[in-house]
This record gives sequence, structure tokens and C-alpha cells, in this order.
Amino acid sequence: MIKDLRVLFMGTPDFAVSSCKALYENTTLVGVVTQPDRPKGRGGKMAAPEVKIFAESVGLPVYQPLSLRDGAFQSTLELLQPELIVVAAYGRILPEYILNFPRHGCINVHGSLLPKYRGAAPIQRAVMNGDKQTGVTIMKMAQGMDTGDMILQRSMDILETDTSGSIFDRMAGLGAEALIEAIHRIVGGTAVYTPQCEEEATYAPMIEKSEGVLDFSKPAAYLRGIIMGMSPSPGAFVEIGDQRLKIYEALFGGDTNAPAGSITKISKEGIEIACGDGKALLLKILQKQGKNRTDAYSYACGTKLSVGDFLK
RNA sequence: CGCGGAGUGGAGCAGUUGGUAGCUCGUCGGGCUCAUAACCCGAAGGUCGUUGGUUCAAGUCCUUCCUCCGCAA
Repeated sequence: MIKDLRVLFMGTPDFAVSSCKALYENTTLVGVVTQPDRPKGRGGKMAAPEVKIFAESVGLPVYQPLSLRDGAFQSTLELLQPELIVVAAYGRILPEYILNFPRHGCINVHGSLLPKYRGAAPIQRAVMNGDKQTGVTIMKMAQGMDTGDMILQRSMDILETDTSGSIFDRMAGLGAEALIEAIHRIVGGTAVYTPQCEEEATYAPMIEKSEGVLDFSKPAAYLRGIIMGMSPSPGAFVEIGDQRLKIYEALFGGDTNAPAGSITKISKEGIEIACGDGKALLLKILQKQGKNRTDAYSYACGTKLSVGDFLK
């Protein structure tokens, strides 16, 4: 039923690939729009967005406009004649003419249960806040940032061991399923558009690296949120002199009255560090600057850490 | 050519002014038995990322290449 629907996909990172792939398999995907290649990594080498890599591997036409407002992109739309545009983590605000161009409009795959966490970093913010549940929302796009009417939501649990990275992985698949379901409803005429409750709306601003600084005089739950929410990228870290020790995973440890920042226990499970509220955090995965990431126990072995020491 | 760090036995690290390798953990064998990052004794396991060079002698200095990572974008 949706096999012949002409769809244009707009997305950029890894998270968007699942949705792109689902569209490729279930609809007539006429093209993929993604961000231009950007210098990335050491040495400033150019790197292609994940979505572009996928699109090229299956022979889809890829468009990487520098601007959506210079007329060139409008010509592209007229050439492709999409009946529906799907956006997933594209990374740019769409001008109104695009929103209105396709017969079925533009829909977005958003990584939260709207109206909570509108904006750029919904998944990370949910993990950072220690939420127990999150989800994905398929919505019709409107002018405001993630304010459009909702078509369908799917929720999922955030486990104690989840980082933003693991949630991204699981949610990408969930989002793709929800997307296809939503398209069926739209094309079949059964879609119900539910406006968002403005009073309940919250925003999830972009993550800044500076948010990853860990201060063990803060409460354990707060620190754990930063660690899991910032993992695997850009990562939470402790500053030791001019070095940074990244911490990628941490669970709750036991209670302690040791000074904040000191090691209260070392085991094969990891290193426990006292926090400011009398609770400890069990650090699981660390990475020293210039080194590969390792489990905390190995780090303790090599660095000769003992109970009572501070991280070094 | 953006800045910088690193590649050493299975893992994490050390290795000083160059003199053929050491620590913690793990593994294997044995002992002990309540120590719990268990303890004691013993053993195996490394041509020190790659290429060429300097030297009486290089993990340690210079060179080629490969890989990994932190910062910055």
C-alpha cells in the first residue's frame, strides 16, 4: 500500500540510518538529503554522514545542500516530486516551503515522548535526568521546534545499565518501526493528529562538552546521570592535573562516609568513589587521555590504586 | 600538513643518563581455608607495532609505514 509512495528522507547521523533503511525497504525512496561532509576527527579529514554512507551503498541519490533557502533545493524538490518527506535527526530547521511541499507533508522521528524533551538532545537529557522511561514520537512537522501534532508514540524503558548510546541503538529500531506504521496510517487515511499539550512541554538543549566535568562533591545520582547521559559521546570526565580521565559507565555503589572523590572499594566490578551525598558510585569503564578505554579494574591494577586514594 | 599522547608476555602499566626486560592482575600446578580487590609457594608466557639506520651494544637515539586515542573543529 505504501510501496509506491514517493518519499524523500532527510537525516544525518547513525540514529537516522534505521529509518532510512526502513523507508528504502518499504516505500519508493526517491532521494536522501543529508548534511554536507564535514572535517572530522584528527587532522581535519573530511567525513561523510552515516546516512550518506548507507544511501550510497544501496545506490540512492544523495543531496547535501549547503543551504535550504537558496532556490537550488526547491528545484530538487520539484524534480523529485516527493509525496511525503521524513526527517530524522537532520540537524537543521526546515523552511516553511518545504513543510508544505509534499502532498502528505513532512513527518519527524523524534527521540522522546513529546511534549517532553523537545529539541536537539532528547535522549541524552532523559538519561541525564535519570528518567525510567523514554520513547519515540512520530509527528507532523510544524513551524516551531518539535511542536507539531503527534501521530504515534512508542515508549521504552531506560534500564540502570543504559547509556545514551545504548538507548540510541534500541530507539533507532523502534523509531523505524513506528515510522512505517505511521506512514501506513497516513496513506490509509486512519492517522489521528493529536496536538501537544503546551503546558507539559520541556526542552532538551544541545549537550555541551563542559557539562561533562565531574565534581565528586555532588550527589551520586546527579553524577551518574552525567556519566551515562554523556556516554559514549562526548563523554564525562574527571580533570586530574592537565589530564582528563573519561568515565563511560557507572552504577550506584554502597553508602559511605569517606571524603568525596576518594576510593572506597576496588573489586572486579569496578572502582567505587565516594560522592558528596554519602553515596558511592561504582565506576565501570574508564579511559585515560591518549589510551583506549578499559574496565575500571584493569585501570586500578595498572595504576596501582588503593582504597583511600583519589583517582590518578 | 590544526595540537598532543600511545603501541612492551592474556589484561592494565613501568622501564631512569642506551648495556639483551620488570610490576599488578589473570592463567596453569600445588598448598591453606573464611582472609573476600582471598592468602601462601611455584611455573608457563615477550624476536618490546613495522621499515631502515647510528652504535661494541637500542624497548631506550634518528628514519619509513601501520594502528589506536585525548584536545581542537
